[in-house]
Amino acid sequence: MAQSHKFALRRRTIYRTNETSNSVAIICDGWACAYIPLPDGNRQILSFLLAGDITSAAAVFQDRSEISIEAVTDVHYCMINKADLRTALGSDRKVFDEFSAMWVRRKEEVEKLATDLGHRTAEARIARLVLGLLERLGERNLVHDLRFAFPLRLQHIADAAGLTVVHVSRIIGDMRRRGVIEMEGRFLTILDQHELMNISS
Amino acid sequence: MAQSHKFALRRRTIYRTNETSNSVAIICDGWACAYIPLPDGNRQILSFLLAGDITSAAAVFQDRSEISIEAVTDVHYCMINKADLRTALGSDRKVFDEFSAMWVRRKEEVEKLATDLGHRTAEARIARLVLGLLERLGERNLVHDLRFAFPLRLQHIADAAGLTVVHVSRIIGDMRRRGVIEMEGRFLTILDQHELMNISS
DNA sequence: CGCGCCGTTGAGGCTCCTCAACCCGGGTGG
DNA sequence: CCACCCGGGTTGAGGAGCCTCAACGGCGCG
Repeated sequence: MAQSHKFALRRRTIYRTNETSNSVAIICDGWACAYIPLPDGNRQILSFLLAGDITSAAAVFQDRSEISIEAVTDVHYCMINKADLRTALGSDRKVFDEFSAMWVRRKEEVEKLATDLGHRTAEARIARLVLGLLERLGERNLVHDLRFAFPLRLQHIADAAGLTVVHVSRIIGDMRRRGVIEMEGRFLTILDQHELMNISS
Repeated sequence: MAQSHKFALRRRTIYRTNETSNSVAIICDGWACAYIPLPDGNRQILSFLLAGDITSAAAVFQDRSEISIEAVTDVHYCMINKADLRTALGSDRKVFDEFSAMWVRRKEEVEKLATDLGHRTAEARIARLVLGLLERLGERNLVHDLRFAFPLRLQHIADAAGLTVVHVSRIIGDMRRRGVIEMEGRFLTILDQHELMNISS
């Protein structure tokens, strides 16, 4: 399958909304995020992409996408030709099954995100974001003693949770002071998982 | 393909979260809604389902789903066997293409919903809900002079927009008094489309 | 040294929620 | 027949949650 490796510095955009492209990116190393830009300059981050994640499953079936992709850390990624991927989906049963499983999972995550944004408090949204990352990083064996690399800036959390940086700062400050989580040196430690799950409501 | 026709009275639930089922429903007549129930008794409505819509595309690939389906009006629907549908997807190129196109569209709608819930005001969310229905009903030729059947109760709007009934009532009251929309007899008329689009920001 | 990025904190205000009361229309049962 | 209830919509008063604006401090880098 035709593919090429690429690299992006942190904060660079990998794909811009409505650009046409005949290939999709798969993250090889680092973190990226997928978001919808808003007319007022804000954005809604829909998901954080980790190693192995495809940037947008929907993009395989269309040549443009509403979604933008930006590097959160420095990122290595890999471009795969969409047409090749589509034919592989048709011919290889295993590829198809994996792809559809991934697609289902991503859809469920967006649906949960919508639910959080519509009905939960700032505190709960942030707690759920952290717990979601804990789970996904755990599957990749990147968590040790409830501690994991956490390159997100407050701005990322704010954009993902539909909040302002100021308010995220207050909430996280609270959580720290209450001994629920700890953040230093771009690492996050969950000190009180039970309480964090309570907060996530 | 094995299928059976069914009927549900309005306000009845057609599928309850995490029930196992080997078939998916397609709406034949009437309106339904797909939602995620919340522990506190609230819910987030993710989409309104019209004639021709499949209740949940993801459900085709799993035997249980996080999502519940409820009839908004009295509804005729049709159960299709999931395994049959999956084999049809593998063997029939046209079925596959239509299915994936539908899936892409539904995913985009949820992503836009998340964006609205995260970053837009109550007024804008409601305006976008109305405009989204205008578009979908328009494709089905169910709109005449910006007027269409509108069976939603305030509670549905509230659950979809992440608001309370009380606040939805105020916002819609405002819109009515300002001559933007009109609602009577379960019909909605858009009186000032330009202003409605402004409001939707 | 200066500047940009990042996080923190305070004061004040708007949006939306909560609680509560009330109205209307359509059953349903005495 | 009326009494009553239930689903649905409206309105008011007060308050919580989150935002805006603003200022400040630390850190890394040209």
